[in-house]
Amino acid sequence: MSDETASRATPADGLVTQPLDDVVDSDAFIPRLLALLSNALVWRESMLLRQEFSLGTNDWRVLSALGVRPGSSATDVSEFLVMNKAVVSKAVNVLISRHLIASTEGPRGSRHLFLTPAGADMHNRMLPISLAGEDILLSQLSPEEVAQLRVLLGKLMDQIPRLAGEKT
Amino acid sequence: MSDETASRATPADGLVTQPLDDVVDSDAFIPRLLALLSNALVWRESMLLRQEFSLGTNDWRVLSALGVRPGSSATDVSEFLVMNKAVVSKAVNVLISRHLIASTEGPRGSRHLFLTPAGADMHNRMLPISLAGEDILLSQLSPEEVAQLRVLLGKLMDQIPRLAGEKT
DNA sequence: ACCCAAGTGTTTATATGTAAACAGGTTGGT
DNA sequence: ACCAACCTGTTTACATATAAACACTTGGGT
Repeated sequence: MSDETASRATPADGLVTQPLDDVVDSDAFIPRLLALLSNALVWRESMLLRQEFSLGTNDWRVLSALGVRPGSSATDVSEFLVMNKAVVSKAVNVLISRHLIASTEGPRGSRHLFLTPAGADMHNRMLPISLAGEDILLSQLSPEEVAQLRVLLGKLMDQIPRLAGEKT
Repeated sequence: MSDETASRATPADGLVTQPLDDVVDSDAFIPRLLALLSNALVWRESMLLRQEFSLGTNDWRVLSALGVRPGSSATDVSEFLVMNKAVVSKAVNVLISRHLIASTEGPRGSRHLFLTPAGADMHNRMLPISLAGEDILLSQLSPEEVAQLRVLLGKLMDQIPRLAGEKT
């Protein structure tokens, strides 16, 4: 930026040329592993769902949530999936416009959402794609290791409120 | 949508009111756990970094990458962090404008990026925030369990190429 | 009966992520 | 010496995420 007379030698103007001790970008840093794993799974699912069904991952998630909990409202789905209300709203409209879900009147201005038969079919076709992602991921683990992993991740999940709350 | 004469009774027009069998939204589905954990960590870090230093997570990641690998080019950082080139480019410009990093000329039109002393200071102040996130997450695990978790996640990491490639 | 408070889903504005097009510089072959 | 292919980092256009503001409905208190 300022004075760059030197060809490409190590700068003498006080820049830090020695590596700092930093575990954050190593494979020993668990948040990094979690992020990379999650990103890879989402990327794969997003690609396959779009090219197979022209649906996004959010559409699929809402569809699956309504498979598990028929009659949920948009707010219910939003809380259940830990997903933004606006995203759910958009996904619901996409799914309704494709006649994959339909609604009946609910308590106070809300709507009960249900899969249509076509939506249930779609659900059954999309589900294997998600399950295959998990299968690939776990393919090098023994059943015992998978069980261990579930227990360990469960313990991590218990700490999420503390991550959000941030005291201690 | 069509005929909604019923008050709020279960619709008779063929909607699916029985829950489908679907593990995808349960805590037994590991991709879901990974996504929720990763999201919670990113959310926390993003919030803290912004309110403490007015920097985004991408800025911090690039800064930390240059702490570990001084003299990297933007492309190096992009590959190292598995981060989009455009995002790195933007982060680099932010960091340069704040005088947290500086550059020298590199091979073919590229630039070697280094932390400035101010950047190194910033790095040392930001690092504990990231490390604390991992500490919170792992706080209920014994050292042995943490070691187990690292091994298991490492085995999952090995499958990422297969997730991207997608040929069983 | 009225009005306020709370809850619904939608819209908006803003920020961020992604991928492709891009301009410039460098290399290497003929 | 030239031209084509490549690699750098940037810009662009588009898609998605997030949070606040919004209009609408309902329920409860007075």
